[in-house]
Amino acid sequence: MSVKQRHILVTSALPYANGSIHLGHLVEYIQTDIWVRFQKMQGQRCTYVCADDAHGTPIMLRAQKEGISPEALIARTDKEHRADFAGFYVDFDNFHSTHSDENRELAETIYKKLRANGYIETRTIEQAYDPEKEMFLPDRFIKGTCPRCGAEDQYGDNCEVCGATYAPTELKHPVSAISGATPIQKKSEHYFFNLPALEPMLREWTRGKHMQPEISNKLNEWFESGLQQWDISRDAPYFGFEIPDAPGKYFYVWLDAPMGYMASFKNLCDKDKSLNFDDYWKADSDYEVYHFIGKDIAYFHTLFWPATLHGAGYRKPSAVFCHGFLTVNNQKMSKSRGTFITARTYLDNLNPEYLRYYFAAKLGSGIDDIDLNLEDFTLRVNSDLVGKVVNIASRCAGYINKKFAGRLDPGCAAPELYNDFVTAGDKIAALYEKREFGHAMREIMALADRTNEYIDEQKPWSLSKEAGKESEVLAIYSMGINLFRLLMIYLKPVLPKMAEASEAFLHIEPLTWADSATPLTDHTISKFKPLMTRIEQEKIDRMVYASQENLTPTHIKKERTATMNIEPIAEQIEFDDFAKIDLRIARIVKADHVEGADKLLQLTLDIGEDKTRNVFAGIKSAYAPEDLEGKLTVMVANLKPRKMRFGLSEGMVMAAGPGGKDLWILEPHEGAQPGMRVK
RNA sequence: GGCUACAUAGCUCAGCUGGUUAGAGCACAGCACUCAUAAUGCUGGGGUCCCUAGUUCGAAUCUAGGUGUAGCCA
Repeated sequence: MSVKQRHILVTSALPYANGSIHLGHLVEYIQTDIWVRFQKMQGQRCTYVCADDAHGTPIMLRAQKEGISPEALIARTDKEHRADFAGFYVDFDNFHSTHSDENRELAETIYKKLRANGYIETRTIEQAYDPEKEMFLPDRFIKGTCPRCGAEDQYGDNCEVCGATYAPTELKHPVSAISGATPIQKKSEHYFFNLPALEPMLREWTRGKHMQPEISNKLNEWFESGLQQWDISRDAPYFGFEIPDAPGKYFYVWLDAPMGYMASFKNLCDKDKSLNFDDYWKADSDYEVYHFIGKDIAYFHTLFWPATLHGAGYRKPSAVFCHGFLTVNNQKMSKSRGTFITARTYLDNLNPEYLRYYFAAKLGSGIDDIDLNLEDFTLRVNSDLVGKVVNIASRCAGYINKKFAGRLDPGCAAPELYNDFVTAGDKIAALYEKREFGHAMREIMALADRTNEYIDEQKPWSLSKEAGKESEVLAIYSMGINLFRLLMIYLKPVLPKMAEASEAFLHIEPLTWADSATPLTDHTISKFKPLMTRIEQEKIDRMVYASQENLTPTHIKKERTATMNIEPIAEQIEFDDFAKIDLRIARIVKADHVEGADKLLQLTLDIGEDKTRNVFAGIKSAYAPEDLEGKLTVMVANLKPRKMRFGLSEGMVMAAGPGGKDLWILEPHEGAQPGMRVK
């Protein structure tokens, strides 16, 4: 097979240490893990490293909010991330952190090399500054009114309503999202990486075979609009590494994040002496380095990162492989629909190999988004894996165990069929190598179909009724077992756990790709136990339900301890009086603060009409807007619209409680739809 | 707004550089089988290849415009 052993270093993008792993992240880790497992089965020296991306403003602020140190926050996340990855059998050779000694050393070394090579410049720039919090504000932390369309509460870099992009200084009525203070402009010296100086090298490199053509096209566009200097410094307070000889200045998180790949590898090299850091990273290395990433961060990995490496005298990646995003049921993952599913919630309900197989079945080498259609997921996994593949082992094992004590036939009943499968294995291997996993899965399932057809043609159950045909029947079922074994070799990168269970069933050593060459003969297998069970719809429902529950408002509501004096019941009314009030189920599409109002929130409600309703509700003291968005409530839909200082209020939402923090809006049970009348 | 992608059967997707009646799996219908986790095998129905205009002897495939979806704009 392989003439010479390849040396391959593979990475997945570093997950940000600010949140949990969800199904969207897992597309990448599963894709990478499958590729790495395949390479290892081929006998290549393949090393897979990753790390938590632990720096930056969001982490600093989140830690402050929780009243813990950033170090404590990232330690907690590290533990959680490791457990989630292990749960999905994502088998890193090393998982480290960008907040590590190795990374600090690398960041400083690389920076100094860049500086020595003349790629670092300084310039004073003016930026938004929060005078209350005493810190510079990243664009995402400034909110205000869009200068183009006038939409309120938009981020400092672009408007989600009209799509305009602008500088935070252009924003009307800007406020700091952290303190609410009005930002001022303040000057500060920044450090820049002179990217344009490396343009010729980058143009050349990006034209090569180092990335998918779609990404290459995209880069062309960036070249045409002109490369700019990259701002790599941030002022204190900032959670990161201080820049050498620049007190109070820190490396921007995106500078040291990709270095985390190297740092994690370095950390591994220190533990495993058979790996040598320089062999992989020296400028003229002939070892291979691959980065698997999402298409959203292509920019950083195909321009800044190779430029950084080149400028500092290291090798550039052999290739950067981008993948698309995950949608669930053809829509963006949504908390209100219960399709924002975390790794943990999935693991609480379903077998991780279902998802590994489904992703594999849908992944190709391109950058198209992939869709997790929950119905298709159930049908496909059940039909392919249980109905076709596992079924082969299941239908063959009984007879062999019962009549021959598990002893397989000494020969191979259909050698040409066996050879066809081995030949198909070469094609499948080539598809794995090219990351055409979906295509590979189709090939494998076609082989599973042929195996079932073969057994069906031979009709061993009929033969077994004739006396003296026992060895013939054994030969057929043994053939089935052997074809099943080949299928498991081909599926092993995707289904490591089921492969392990199959190895135990077949009573063999861990399978490698080369094992396909020779069939198992005259060998005793173990008793068959179900290798995988079907996905039950109920489990899917439970997972979706649990994902919705995650949305429960974060603010804790006090339990009432004593019975309180309730407000007296009002005077009796006739049914007609009640019927006059048109109450409707409403979806809170959007909830925003109202500038200048201390009690009001502005709600955008969908009650199934062509247009949404605008309603001002005096619930600011009890609810944060982000806790309301997506939820259902009840509104009075025929209340006469009322002009308020902030605009027209077209109805009211219903809430109970004395006021202040003790205020609760009504929410219908699961299943109610916007527009339904309450009666 | 600019740019880059994508749009094929009810669902999920193949269709290489334009070449006969457009394919697969699942789902659906009928039949067969009963070794197997109600699994499997055979047969069948099902498509304005997003829309419009063009290039061509010939377009799902190429070009332009439009619509929809996603992402990027440091």
